Amino acid sequence: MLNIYDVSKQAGVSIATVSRVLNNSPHVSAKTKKLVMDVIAASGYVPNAFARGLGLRTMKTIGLLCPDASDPYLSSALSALEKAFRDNLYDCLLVCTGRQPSERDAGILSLSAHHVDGMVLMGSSFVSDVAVENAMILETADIPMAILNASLQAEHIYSARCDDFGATRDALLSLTQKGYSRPLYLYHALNYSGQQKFQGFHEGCHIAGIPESHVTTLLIPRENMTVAEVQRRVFALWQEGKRFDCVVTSDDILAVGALKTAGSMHLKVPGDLAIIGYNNSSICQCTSPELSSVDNRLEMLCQQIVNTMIGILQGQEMPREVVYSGKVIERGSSIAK
Amino acid sequence: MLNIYDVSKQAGVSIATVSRVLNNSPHVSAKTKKLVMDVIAASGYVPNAFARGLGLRTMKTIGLLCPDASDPYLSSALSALEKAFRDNLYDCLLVCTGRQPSERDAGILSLSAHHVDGMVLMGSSFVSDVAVENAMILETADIPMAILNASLQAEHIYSARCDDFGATRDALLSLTQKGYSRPLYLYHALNYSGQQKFQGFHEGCHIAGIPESHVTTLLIPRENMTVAEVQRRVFALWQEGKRFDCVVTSDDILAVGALKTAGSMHLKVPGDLAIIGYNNSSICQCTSPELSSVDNRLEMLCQQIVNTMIGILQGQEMPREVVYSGKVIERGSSIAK
DNA sequence: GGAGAAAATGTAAGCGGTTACAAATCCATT
DNA sequence: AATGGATTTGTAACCGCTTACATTTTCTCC
Repeated sequence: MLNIYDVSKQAGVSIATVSRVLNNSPHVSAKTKKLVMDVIAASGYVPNAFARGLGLRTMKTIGLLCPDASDPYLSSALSALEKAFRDNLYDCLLVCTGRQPSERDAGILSLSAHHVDGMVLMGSSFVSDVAVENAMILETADIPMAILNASLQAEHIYSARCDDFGATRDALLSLTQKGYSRPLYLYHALNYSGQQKFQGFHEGCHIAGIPESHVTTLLIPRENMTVAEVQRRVFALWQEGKRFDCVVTSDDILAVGALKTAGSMHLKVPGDLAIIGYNNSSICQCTSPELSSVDNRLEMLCQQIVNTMIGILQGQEMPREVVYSGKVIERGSSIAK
Repeated sequence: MLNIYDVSKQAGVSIATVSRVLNNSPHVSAKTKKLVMDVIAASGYVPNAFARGLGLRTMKTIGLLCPDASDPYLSSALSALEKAFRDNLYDCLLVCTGRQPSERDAGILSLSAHHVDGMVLMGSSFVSDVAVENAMILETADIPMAILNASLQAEHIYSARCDDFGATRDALLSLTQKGYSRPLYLYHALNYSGQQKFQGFHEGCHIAGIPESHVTTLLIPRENMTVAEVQRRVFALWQEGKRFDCVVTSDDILAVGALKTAGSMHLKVPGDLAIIGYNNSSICQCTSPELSSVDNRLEMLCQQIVNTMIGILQGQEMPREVVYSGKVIERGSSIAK
């Protein structure tokens, strides 16, 4: 493998000059620059990234901590983040951690060891309700961090998130405005955004003036969140005598499960039962009727995360937290009664 | 930031000894080892990865070239690959390239510049029919490469793939054995695996003795492969007078589109129309009836890719190409007439 | 206790770049 | 042609680690 000496020798200049050309420093004459670039092109020389990293103390790499890359929602985020970082000439190191705090911490450690310039924590799974305990671990790594879809108070931690509270409230209200009056809320976690959604749902019920007795909620833990299992549990609820005419959920999978249960409950969707999912993922178009869902602006959030991170790395001051509004996307599953 | 000198000073040993402990060389006494490890733990020292990379000429990093991380199939692969590489103490650099050869090549360049130890090309999109032209570019980077789901003849290029030919043939035959006799084949690309599937489909028709006139094929290019668009095109086919009673596809999305078109064509699924998708992705359980699909053993393939790569990096001899059989997973959409 | 081999440790030369600082060159003015 | 400032180039120190080789220590056995 060629190194910078080889190039400098071939070009008849010093290594400093070659280095300057490589980093296009202004202190090189146009003539020399062209000469060196020609030699580089001809020889096929590629600078050694490790040596470069040693000297510059960065390899322009961002760590992406993803609890589950196979999750459709997170994988979209992954794609968006990677693309945006690449546009800014940063490479992305991917670590799929799982959702356990210990796994998350191991991931953070691994990324620190790799000397990334910054880290993105994807998803609020990383921030449980025990925010304080969590923050400490995150703070120890003195690297800028950005969290997608959760918020955390700490010095070098930034975040971009959707107003899940407002979006879930609006989803519920869009149903009550159409005459639905006995909501069921299906949710899978109470991490940061899970809490927001949960509270937003109840806020909506409150605004719509729905009596407590007409409100049902059902937790289906993430590890049980398969279409079949959701069907089973929703149907069980129905058999217990619980009644509902509309469903708001914290995830599209839950909504698909509810939709597929409708038949067993002898309910027509929409009409007897209206359903709204969350995330507006591609499966919304796979069902019949198609699934209404909350678009939580993933693309924008990712773009924002990248902008923030790049800004920080350039030494600019950046807002600690950015919040976008979600949007209810109406499809067949939630049209009027 | 602490460096190895600080640690050596604090421990009262030379930096060589610290380095030996770090790389757990056998040439350190147990006593010294413990002493140094204690100092490291107490000080919170983390070795500089760039310096380490410079000396060792590797940072134990694998490049993952993914045409589209938001694709459910590829994101599952991503997750599986990352996990398996991590288990072998390799970090993964993710590059989402898109499917254009030029994008692919830019990705390869970017990964080369980062000095990864090996690269995985995810998916046969990277290998078009112009195999020779492609191979040349791949060969220039003198880094071990592994290709998922495609095959390519070249010195340092390895591959693990599913027998897509056989799997598609079997899918078709499973339908004809149930009495279906007028197959429609929906496909989205003719890259490496696309060709295999296409030929497998025709092979199946041949074996089943289906006359040419009863066979329909329809290409729906990947960029148009949305449920709505597939519906539109399949229905258009029907209106043109083409008739079919079963559908084999190269991707689950196509199958979902076909399934959702059945209503418009006044066909009952199954019975009037049977459908089998490809990839056995999670959307198969979102539809009613649920979608039969070909499981192409993604987990195994990924595991194999990682094993091969690790083996190569350890200097072992590894098989150039490994092929697994696919499996038709029967669900509601393809039971007997 | 001392010779010799084995084990542990230290010294110093890389690895391949960046960059502060020094030196050389260039150019316009006088 | 000499002067002096600006521009270009070179020299060498450094980034933090690995490792070949040299040196020291430890151990074994007579």
